[in-house]
Amino acid sequence: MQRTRFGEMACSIARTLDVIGEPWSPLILRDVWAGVRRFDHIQADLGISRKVLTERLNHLVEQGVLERLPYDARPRYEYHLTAKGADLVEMLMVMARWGDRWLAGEAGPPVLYRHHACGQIGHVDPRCSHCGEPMHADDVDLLPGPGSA
Amino acid sequence: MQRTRFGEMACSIARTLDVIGEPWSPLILRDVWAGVRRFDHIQADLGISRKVLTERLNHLVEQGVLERLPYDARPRYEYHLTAKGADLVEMLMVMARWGDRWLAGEAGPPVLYRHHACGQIGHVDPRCSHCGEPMHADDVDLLPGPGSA
DNA sequence: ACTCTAGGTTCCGTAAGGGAACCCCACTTG
DNA sequence: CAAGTGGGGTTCCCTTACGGAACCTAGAGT
Repeated sequence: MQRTRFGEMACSIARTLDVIGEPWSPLILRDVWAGVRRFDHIQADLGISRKVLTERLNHLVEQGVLERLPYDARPRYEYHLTAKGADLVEMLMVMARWGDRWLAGEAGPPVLYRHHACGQIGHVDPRCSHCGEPMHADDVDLLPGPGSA
Repeated sequence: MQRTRFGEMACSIARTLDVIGEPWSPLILRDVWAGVRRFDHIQADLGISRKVLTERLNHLVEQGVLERLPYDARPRYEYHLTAKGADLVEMLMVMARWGDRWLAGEAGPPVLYRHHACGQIGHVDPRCSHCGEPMHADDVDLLPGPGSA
């Protein structure tokens, strides 16, 4: 037996899960995005086991989502988002938005997002790349694409 | 010991992961969204173990993301997205978009999304709810919100 | 009465996560 | 110059959770 790999499926959601779908990985990305970049800091912030953190960081670096950069003459390293990793942040923002809407309760959202362009507090709003109108569950049809084999 | 629960963290991403972050859950939601709604069909489509599928479906129903509806006089059931669950589809679309961009390779995307409003093939594009301009990793500052206790 | 089917449940063996201890290296301090 | 410190891991053991296959059950059809 071994845990099922999703990467072979002809599905971009499954393939994405193969990169960032393991437990803790999205929270590690959130930390790096938020500026918590060092092994011990991430470990303390999340309360994750050091063993699993090592595995996850290695996997994310292998997948090109994070890069490991020295920050000192001594062997000290920080993890940073690559372009590929920064592009995942929109997924994190959508997840955060959903949690804010459906799970935050009385207390309200734990984190607010201030948008540079307008300077206001806002949240992420998914729109069609073609016409700019909203793009939610019922607004699309799914069709087989070129890679559907 | 037990697997760490994320729900207690003051983080909407962690809380969202507590609902849909277990292995297979996003793929189950994808199936239901795409019209694969019955136990045996989901099981066959994903190749997931029946035991784990049972656990995941129960959890998603408990969390109010799916509902279990009879479709026959016999004890036969289908799973459908609730409003709370349909709202998760935008997360799936963002994940699919990332996989299409970074993982699809030569073959191209396995699935295309046709937007009802404009009738064109498009993809999801995250924008600021306030000003409508793009909202990516570097376009926001994170600030503590009311629920940040 | 027998079979079929959807929708699970049970059981067992293996793999992955949690926790704590340990290790290595490059300084720093006494 | 020996001892300490702190970042960044690795190793070990134990428990939980997954995968796979077999089994169970209610209702319908024949």
